[in-house]
Amino acid sequence: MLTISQVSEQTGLTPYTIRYYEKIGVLHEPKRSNGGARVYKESEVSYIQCLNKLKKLGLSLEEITEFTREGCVMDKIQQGENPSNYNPTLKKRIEILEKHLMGLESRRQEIDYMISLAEEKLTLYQELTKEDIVNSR
Amino acid sequence: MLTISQVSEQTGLTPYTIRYYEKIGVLHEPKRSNGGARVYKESEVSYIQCLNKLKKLGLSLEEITEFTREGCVMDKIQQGENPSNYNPTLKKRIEILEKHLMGLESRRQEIDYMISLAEEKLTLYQELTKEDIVNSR
DNA sequence: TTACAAGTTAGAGTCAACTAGAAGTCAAGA
DNA sequence: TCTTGACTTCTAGTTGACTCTAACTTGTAA
Repeated sequence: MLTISQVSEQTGLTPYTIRYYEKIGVLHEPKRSNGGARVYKESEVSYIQCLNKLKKLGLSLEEITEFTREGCVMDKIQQGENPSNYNPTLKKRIEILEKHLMGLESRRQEIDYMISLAEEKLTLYQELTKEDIVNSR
Repeated sequence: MLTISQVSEQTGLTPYTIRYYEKIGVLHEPKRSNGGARVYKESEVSYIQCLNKLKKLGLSLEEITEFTREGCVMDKIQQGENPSNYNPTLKKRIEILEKHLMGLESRRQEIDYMISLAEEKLTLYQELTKEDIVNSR
């Protein structure tokens, strides 16, 4: 069991940010100690680390909330709850997930494009410096 | 030669945004008509479209400015100016470019990771619905 | 020449995502 | 018991990236 500052250390988020995420619903409310302090499970840390990755991919906190909510259902299923409880919404959830996947794939394509642009520039620069060395002799 | 609203139409940015980008230095100042209105070259449109792509990759406007500044030197070189004019700063520029390339590549890796996560979830969901169909009979 | 659309600048407002401060609570050790 | 440090809530401020308004100018068509 971890305090907010331990979670902060392990995830790189400040306690301010962690509380803020909780307030806006990105993180669900953790249990409290007798004194009212937030008490986190280890799993919360990896959850936040996953969240950080999504953030780095340029997803907004709203998108992340939507995306990670997919996980809640999965958690419950893995904990042995009956999958048919979620049947009515499954189709919609799959659609959302597919949309996200498509989004991610187009992002990857764009990154590939940018990498090729950058590599091209780099090659040109490097050729340039070689020429320069020759010219400056 | 294009007006700001034509550029706006072609790029999907509002005139407000275009002027804002100019103000903060993401776009350099275009020529003006006699009346003082901004006049854009066709090339400016593709420049902005490239900029939009970088934005979608999650780069901040500051990062984009840094990144696209690499292009200015290249433009000059391609226009036939003497590369040795840029010699003293070339090494630094290459370093910046390499840093960007590394950044882009790590972004790609993370996207790949997220895609694999999403695909895994999707597979699980799809297996789940199949089961559900069987169970619900 | 007048009306109107489309441009101009300066500056204020908005929204997301934090970030910090104030004032108070709680538990543990001197 | 008192102090200290880490927490609490509430609220206000900041930053990045727009977005809009007000007041004005310019170009063109009737």
